[in-house]
Parts: sequence; C-alpha cells; structure tokens
Amino acid sequence: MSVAIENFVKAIYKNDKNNTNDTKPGNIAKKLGISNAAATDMAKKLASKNLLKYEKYQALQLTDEGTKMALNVIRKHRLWEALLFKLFDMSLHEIHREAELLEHETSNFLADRISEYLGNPKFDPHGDPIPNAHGEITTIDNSIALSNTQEGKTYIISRLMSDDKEFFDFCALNGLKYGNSLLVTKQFNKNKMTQITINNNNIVLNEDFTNIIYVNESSY
Amino acid sequence: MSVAIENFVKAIYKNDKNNTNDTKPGNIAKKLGISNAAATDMAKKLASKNLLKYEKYQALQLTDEGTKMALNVIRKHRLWEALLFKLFDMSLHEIHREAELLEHETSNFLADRISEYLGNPKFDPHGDPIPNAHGEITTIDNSIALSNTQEGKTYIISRLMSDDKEFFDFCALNGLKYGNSLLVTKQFNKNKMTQITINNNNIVLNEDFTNIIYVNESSY
DNA sequence: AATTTAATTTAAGTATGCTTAAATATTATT
DNA sequence: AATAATATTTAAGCATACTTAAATTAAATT
Repeated sequence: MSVAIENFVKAIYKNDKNNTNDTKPGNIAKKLGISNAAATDMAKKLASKNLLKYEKYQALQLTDEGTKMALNVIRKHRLWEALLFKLFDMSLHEIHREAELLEHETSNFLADRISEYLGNPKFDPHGDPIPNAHGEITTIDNSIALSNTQEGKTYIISRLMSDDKEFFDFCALNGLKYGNSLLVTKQFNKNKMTQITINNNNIVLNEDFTNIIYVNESSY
Repeated sequence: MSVAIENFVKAIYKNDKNNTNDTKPGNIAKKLGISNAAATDMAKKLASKNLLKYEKYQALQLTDEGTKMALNVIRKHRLWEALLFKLFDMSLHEIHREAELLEHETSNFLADRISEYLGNPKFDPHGDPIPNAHGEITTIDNSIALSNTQEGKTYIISRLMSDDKEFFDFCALNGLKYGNSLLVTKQFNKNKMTQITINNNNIVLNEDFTNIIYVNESSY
C-alpha cells in the first residue's frame, strides 16, 4: 500500500482515538494538508479496498483491516522513535520527524528486529504505546491529563501526546520528559491553567499543554 | 527529489563505475526494471533539471550535481547497511533489501547521526566505500578481483560487489565474508574458474563470482 | 421554519512515472 | 555496402494522488 493510503488510515485512527475531532473527510483533509475533495476521493477508493466504511456526508469508519493497517504503521513509527532516541539521543521532535518518513519503508521483518533489539518495549519515548506485531496495543488506563490533577500531589509524566515542535522545545527546556516527576502546586480552574514544580522551577501551563501531558499518580 | 529520480541517477552512477555496462537509456531501464521508453522520458526530464546530459542515442552522463545526488543516496544506503548489520546481525542480502527502501527517506541529518554512531566508517559490510557527507569517496586502489589472483597466495576479502541473493547465500554458506582470508589453490585459466581454500574447505568459483569478489594481498 | 454558513461532493484538470505500440535511428552481420 | 537485428525515441494512454471551481447537502443561526 502507498504512503498516501497509510497516512490516510493512520489519520483516521488517530482522530478516532482522540475523539475531539471526528473522522469526516474534512478533518482528515486538514490533518493531512490536502483538499477536502482529495480526502473524499481517497475515502471512496479505500472503501472499495475494504479498509474503511464510507457513506456520503458521514464520518469515516475504519474496518478491522483498516485498523490493522493503521496500527502496523503506528507500530513502525513508534519503534523507530524508540530506536533513534536510544541510539542517537535525538530530541522528541527530531525522532518524530524522521519516523514519519521511515515508517512507510519498513518491512515487518525489520520492525520485528528493531523491537527485539529494544527488548520489545511497550512504550515509545513520548510514552505512547507501541502496538505489537499482532496489532495489539496496551491502553494506559490509570494515566490522566495534567488538567485533571490535584493540587499538592506528585505525579510521574507518562505521556507527551503531541507532534508539535514548539511543545517539544518547551518540554526540553523545562525538563518535561517521559518518566520525570512533577508536583502540582496550583490549579487555576477559572483560566484552565496549571502551575507545577519540576526541577525546582515553577512553571505555569495553559490549557493547550495540560491536555496533552498525561501523568500517573506517584506511589510515594 | 523523488524515489524514481534518486534510483535513476544511482543506476547511472553505478553502470558508469562498473563500465562493463554503459549508461545508455536501455541499460538503465534494464537495471531499474522499467521500459526503455520510460528511461528516455526520465532522461529528458533530468537533463532539464541539470542532473545529467542527454543527447539523442548517446550514453547518459551525470553532471556534477547528478553525481552528488547519486553519492548522497549511496552514502545513505551503505550507512543503513552498516547500521543494520551491526545492530541486528542481518544477512548481506537482508541489509541490502532494507537499505534499498530506507535510503530514500533518510535526511542528511539522520545520515550524519548514523555515521557518527558507527565511528564514521569508510566501508560497509560488503566492503563498498561509504561516501562522506561532502560526497567524497575512498577508492580502494590495491584490491583486485579474485580472477586476477595468483596460485599459492593468501588474500583478504575486501569487497563482495553484488546485490544478488543467490551470491550472498553462497557466501554465507562458505564463509566468504568481508575481512576473512582465503588461499588461492588453483587458477583454471581456460575455464576462467578459481579454486580457493577457506575455513579448511576447497571451493571452486566460476567466472561470475571471481569477478565480483575483490581481495587484498595478505601481509603475512 | 427560513436562511445563512460550512462541509461535502462532483467535475474537470494536472504532474509524475509508468505502460505498449509504432516509427526511427544505430549497430552488427553477411 | 546492403541488410538484419537491436536500441532508442515518439506517441498515445493509464493509475495515483493531488488541485480548483461549482454544485449539493448538512448544520448552525436567526
């Protein structure tokens, strides 16, 4: 299957998961940077390949086959991120950028070799779960968005759910990294902002950021 | 530039080096598995991009720019081969197959990271020279084809110049590996065959193989 | 409920990178 | 040197993955 198709099913899968956006052609088009017309065309084509269900004016729904393809691409993406991060100490933004290209030119054989080499990791350096070779994915049920945390409690960063360079630069600058711990010092509920202490620095995060940073309650 | 273009200039570069084949459109077409018509079309297009010189019915000649592009792709190919070989212990055939895809989706930035990680190697696991970031390539001047070796002398394998699975399978089976040493026991000049001893086994190689296996004289 | 706004679809068209078939030029053979 | 064989080019056409513009449908607003 082509790069365009792989990116299309991946975009649907992700929009479906986030369910902030829906999976109508227009939203997929926006995500991929193509015209609405191109997205409708592609949707029809993929319906004929049994990768998704298309009904006029309705949201697109991946079939089992389409979901499997999406998870396979996501698996390769996240394995590459994990490998590049480990070997070359590249930034979260850089590993994402490279993985976005490599994911489409990676055989299942090579993906398995990478996974094996890394000890079959369940999460990538963003904390995103890596689907296994059978398309099974670990869902993190006990992690919550930073916006839902409580003042005075300590948490461990479990996921930085973004593709955005500016966000990653901010994270790098402030020590916001998968596995690091932070203390929530204040929730400004009115303004939907959160103040945290991390590495002895106090920083205030706005809504955009508190909804893509996920954390687990610290056990101590 | 597209995958098709990168593969096209790479094919010209390689046919030019081997100079057994020439670089007329038909030979490039055969190498790439496309029609002659497609090769002519592409040649015209690349001439307009100043990547090569095209004159009707003549051999194609890469410009400096075209040569630079070819070397850049070859650099990425060989760096990937070196990395995959080191990390995953894949066979020569497997690393070639994967590198053939990855080479086109690798930024210069990532290529430099791979090179750095490997200690800026000058040769890949086939013994092929890896161009550096400036497109400079080390030429091995003291290595000779196995067909030109002398009976009774010991040599070190310096290059296995092929893309062919059958050849690599044969090499793997018989211990023909970059860096290994072998003894030339007999040259059958009439039949253009060579008998060698390697790992205490005597094997006879035909012309196809003795011209793609390169060796250096052993110093002891 | 009617109207405005927005999203979606259809239609027509484009660039890339191929194909096959026919025409033309080159190379090899006698 | 003429002919046969081979290579190259031209021409026409196709699939993919896009585009813009116009038409249609759905959703939001008044």
